Amino acid sequence: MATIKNVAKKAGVSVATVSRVLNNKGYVHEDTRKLINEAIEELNYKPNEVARSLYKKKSRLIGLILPDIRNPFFPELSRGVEDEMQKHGFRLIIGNADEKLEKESDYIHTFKQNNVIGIISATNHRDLSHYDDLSLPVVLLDRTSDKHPSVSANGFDGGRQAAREIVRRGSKRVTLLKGPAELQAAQNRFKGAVEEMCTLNVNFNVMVTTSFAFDDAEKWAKKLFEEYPDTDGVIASNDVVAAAILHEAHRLGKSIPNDLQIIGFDDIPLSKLLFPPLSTIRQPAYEMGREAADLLIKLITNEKVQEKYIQMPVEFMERQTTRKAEENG
Amino acid sequence: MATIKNVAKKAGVSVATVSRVLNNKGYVHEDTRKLINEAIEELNYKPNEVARSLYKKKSRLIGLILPDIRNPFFPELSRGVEDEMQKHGFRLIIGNADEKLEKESDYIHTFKQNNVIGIISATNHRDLSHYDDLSLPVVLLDRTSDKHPSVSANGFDGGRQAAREIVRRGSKRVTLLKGPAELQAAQNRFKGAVEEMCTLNVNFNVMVTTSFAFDDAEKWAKKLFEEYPDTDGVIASNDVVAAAILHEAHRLGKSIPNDLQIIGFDDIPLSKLLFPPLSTIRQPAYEMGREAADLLIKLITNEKVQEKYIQMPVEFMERQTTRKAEENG
DNA sequence: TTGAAAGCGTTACCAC
DNA sequence: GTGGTAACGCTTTCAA
Repeated sequence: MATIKNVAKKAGVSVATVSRVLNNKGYVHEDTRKLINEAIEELNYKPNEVARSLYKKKSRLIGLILPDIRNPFFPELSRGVEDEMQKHGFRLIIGNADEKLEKESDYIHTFKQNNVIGIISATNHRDLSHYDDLSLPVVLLDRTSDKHPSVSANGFDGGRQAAREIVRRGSKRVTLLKGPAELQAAQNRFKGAVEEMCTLNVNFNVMVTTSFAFDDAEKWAKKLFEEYPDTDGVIASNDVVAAAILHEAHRLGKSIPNDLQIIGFDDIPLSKLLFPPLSTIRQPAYEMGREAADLLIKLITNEKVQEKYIQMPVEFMERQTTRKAEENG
Repeated sequence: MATIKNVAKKAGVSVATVSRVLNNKGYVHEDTRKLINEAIEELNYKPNEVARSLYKKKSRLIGLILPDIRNPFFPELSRGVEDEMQKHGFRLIIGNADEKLEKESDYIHTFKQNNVIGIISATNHRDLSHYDDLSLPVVLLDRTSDKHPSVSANGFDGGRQAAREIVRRGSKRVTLLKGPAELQAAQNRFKGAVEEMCTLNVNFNVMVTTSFAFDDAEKWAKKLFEEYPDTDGVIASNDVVAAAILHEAHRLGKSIPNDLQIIGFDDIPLSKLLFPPLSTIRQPAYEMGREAADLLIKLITNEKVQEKYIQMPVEFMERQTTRKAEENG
C-alpha cells in the first residue's frame, strides 16, 4: 500500500503539500497539483483512514445498533440508514444487541474505540444512560427520549387507526396484544388502540406478549386462541405476530376475515404475500432509516435542525384479513 | 477520553509498561501491574483501537458484503457471522452491494482503508478480480470459487431433492424457475433440478427469472401462470419467489397442494407461517454464517484449516405445499 | 523489570 | 506556495 510519503517522493514535494491537495486546503500551485495527482494515480494511492482518524479523532464510520436484524422490520430500516449514509461517504458498523444491555454497551464501546462519528440506536432499553456521556451525536430510531433526537413512527395513532378500523369492520370481541413492556414502540401502539377502543365504547381483551421473535410468535398465537377462543378480531403488535396468528387461525379452521379479522403492524414486505394478504398499519421503515441518517449527518456537520424529534405518519393498509367497511363508515 | 499517558502518569510508570500489561506481553512486576490496573480502573481507560490499528496495520474489524439484507435469507447469514465474530472480539462493517460492482468495490475499498482484518463476501459477481490483490483473507459465503475459501450450501443436491420430491408426490407438469444467471447459488439449484428431472425421465418447463427482489417476485408469479397455466408443480429458486407464486395461485383460485405443488428454497423464517406452510429446501443459513466466520478467523490466525471449501448439507422440509408421498416412495 | 524513543500515516501549524 | 515538524495514541525494540 502506497503512503503519502511515497506520493511526496514521486512528485518531488513534501508530504505537507500532498496533504494539501488531498484535502483541498491551503494554496498549492496548479502545476504542483497536477504533478501530485499524477503520482497519486500512478501509485494508486488511497489515504489511510485509520491515520486520518487517529489525528482527527473522527472516522467516517457510524455505529448502528439494532435489536435484531432477523426481525424483518429492521432490514428495511437499516437499508434506509445505509443508503443515506453511503451518499455522504459514511459507512456502518452494525451491532445486534438482542435486547441485552451488555451487548449494547459492548457495541457502544466498540464504536467509541473506533472513533465513530455518530450513533444511531434502535434498541429498546428504557435506560439510556450509556448514551449520555458519550460526547457523540446520537439519534434514536424507532423510539424516543427527551434526551436525544429521534425518528419514530406515530405508533399511538397507528394503534388508534387499527382499533377504529377493526371495530368499524364489525369485530365485536377484539383482542389487543400488548407487546413487550420495555418496547416503547409496542406500548404506544397498544395505548393508542386502548384509547380508541375506550372512545368507541366497546369491550376488548388484552393479551400480554413479551417478545417479537419468530419462535415465540407461534406460542402467543396458540395461547391467544386458548384464552380467547371466541375472539373475532385481533390487533397484533407487529406483522410477525400477526402472521403467526393467521397461521394458527388457519390451523384451527377459522375463516379469515369472516370469523376473525387481523390487523398487524409494520407492513413488512412479506405481509402482502400472506394468505389472505395481511391488513396492517404501515410504518415507513426505509424512510425512517433515511431520516435518522439525515438527522445524524446534520448533527455531525452542525447544521441547524428544525426538528429534533421526527415523527413519521403511519397508514392503514387495507388488505384481506379485514372485511370491507360497512357503508356508514 | 483517557489515554495511555494518563494511565502511565497516574500509576507513576512509563507508557511502555502500561502497554505491556495491556497486552500481557513481556515482564512486569506484580505490584506494578496492580498499580496500573488500578489506574486503568479509576480512569475508566479503554485503549484506542484506531491508534492500535495504525501501528499494527490490523484492526479488529471485518468486512461483510451482502447482496441485500432485505432478502430474508441474509439476516440469518449475517447474524451467524456476527455472533461468531463477537465471540472473538471482532466487529463487522456491513455493506449491501445491490449486485452493483461499483458499490462492491467501494466497500472493499473502505474495508482496506479501515484496516479490516479479513473479508466475508456473499455477492454474486462472477468476476472476483477485485478480491485478488487484497493481501487480506477473503472467505466467500453462499458462493464458491477456486481462488478463495468458501462456505456454501449444496444447492445442486437441493435442486435434485426438490425435483425428486415434487415428482414422487405426483406433479406431472413441473415448471422449474431458473433464477438470475449470474447467481451461482441459484444456478446450482437449477442444474440439480434439471439433472434429476432428466434422470427421472419426466418432462418439465423452464421459466427464467432474473431477480430475487420482493417486487419482482410478484411479476414472475403472474408470468408463470400466463405462460404455463396448466403447470401442477413449481420448483422456485427461493422462498420469496415461492411465496409470491403461492400468493398468485391463491388469487387464481388454485387449491394448494392439490392443483399445484410448490417447493421453495432457503427455509426463511416466515415460510412456515405461509398458508399453506411452504415445503422447501432448507439451507442452514445461520450455521453457514458461523462457519464462514470460523474459517476466516482460522485464516487470520494462521491456524491450519483442513477444509477450505465447506459445503453444508441441505434438507427437504416437508410442509403443506406438497402432497403426501405415495406409498412406493 | 522498566523506560526512552522510533514509528505507524496523516494533518496542521509555523516558517520561509 | 511550500516544507519541516509536532502531534494523534499506541506498540515494540533496545538499552539500562
